[in-house]
Amino acid sequence: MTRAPQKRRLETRAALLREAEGLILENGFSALRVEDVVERAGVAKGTLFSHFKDKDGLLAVLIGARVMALMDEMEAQPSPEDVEDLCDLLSPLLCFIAQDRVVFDILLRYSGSTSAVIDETVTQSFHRQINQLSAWISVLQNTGQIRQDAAPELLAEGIQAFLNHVLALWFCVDHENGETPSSALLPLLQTWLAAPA
Amino acid sequence: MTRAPQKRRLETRAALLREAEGLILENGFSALRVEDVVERAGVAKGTLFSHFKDKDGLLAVLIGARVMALMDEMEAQPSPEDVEDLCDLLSPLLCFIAQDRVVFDILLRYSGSTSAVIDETVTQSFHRQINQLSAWISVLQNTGQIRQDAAPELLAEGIQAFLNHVLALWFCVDHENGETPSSALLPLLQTWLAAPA
DNA sequence: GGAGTAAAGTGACCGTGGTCAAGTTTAAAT
DNA sequence: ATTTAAACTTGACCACGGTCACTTTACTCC
Repeated sequence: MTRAPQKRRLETRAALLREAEGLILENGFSALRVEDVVERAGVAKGTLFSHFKDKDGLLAVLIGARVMALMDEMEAQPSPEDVEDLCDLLSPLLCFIAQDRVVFDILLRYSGSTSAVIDETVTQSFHRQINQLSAWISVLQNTGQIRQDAAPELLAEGIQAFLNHVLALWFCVDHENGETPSSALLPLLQTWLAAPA
Repeated sequence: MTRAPQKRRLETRAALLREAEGLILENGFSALRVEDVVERAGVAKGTLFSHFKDKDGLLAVLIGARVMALMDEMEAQPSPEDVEDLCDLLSPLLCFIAQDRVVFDILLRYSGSTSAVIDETVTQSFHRQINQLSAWISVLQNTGQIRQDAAPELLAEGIQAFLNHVLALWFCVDHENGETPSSALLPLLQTWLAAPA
């Protein structure tokens, strides 16, 4: 039987997350160093690894929280009226992930949407994404904007695949001009959701 | 002006690749250690990094070669007659990548198909994939097996996205039962290529 | 209170990828 | 044959993530 964690432990965990968040705001995700986090939090290195499986585990919590916040914003938006609207709604999420390769890597690693450990924030965020996308797709199907020969859940899964695809491409090319990841997404989504003539 | 590489250098490079290949055959990609490679090749550690940008660079060469071999086999096959055939043809490639997370990670990192440095084997292999897929798609379009409202190249790009998607899922779940990555691919491909009624 | 026990935290230590100033080999120039 | 500069290689060194036997703290029961 496992007991409830002590107050001290909760405080330590909070300190680790708080300081990590601060360092990320200063230098970005890629530059985060475990040594820096524990130094600022005033704990030993080993402590961090008793709270999180590894550095990626810590990052996953922080990234999961950010994605959840983005999902809140998404859900507050009105339902898209066409595929371009849909693309625009996805743009903030895409831009967040596109900011740093580490974010993309972590999310991809945990993207087994319907995986076992549900209590992980990241996994929850994927469920929300699928649900949200499915809901929007349902509406678009009912208004005849998009194809109706596939289940909303399948179409939502496909959109996730395309999101990851454009992000993977994003990290392989230079970006002098002001292009965004979502501009590459639109043609794929239009073809995937192709409204029948 | 850069001179042609000396004979000694070519031999060193060949030795590094040969020994790395051997170690991978013994222990798999994930277990490869730089120290082991240089020891077997009889060179110093620094030498490896003068031949390859980093460990991933070495792996990319070896993985690229394997993918090229798989592409040779693919191109030797007759053109698929329907989407299920297509799925079967992709299965060997999928199984190769599914064998080890490292393989997937490396390929994903270099999957910016039409990227700058063309002389990289991995990049070349992506071009071949796109070309091969496009060719197959053209045939299927002409026989009326699949949709004709999108360019073969776009449909091929989408297939790549789905390949990566099912692989990402593959690494997120356990596999007791004898399922393969390509079984998850089929429904996505059928919907993506959906023959109009 | 004090003894006993489980939780929490510690930091020296390790493995591994990657660097770089210095040394060695090669081959072109004379 | 000698010189010379570039190509090539070396290995001590560093950075960073992660481990684990041990110490300290907090809770429980008498």
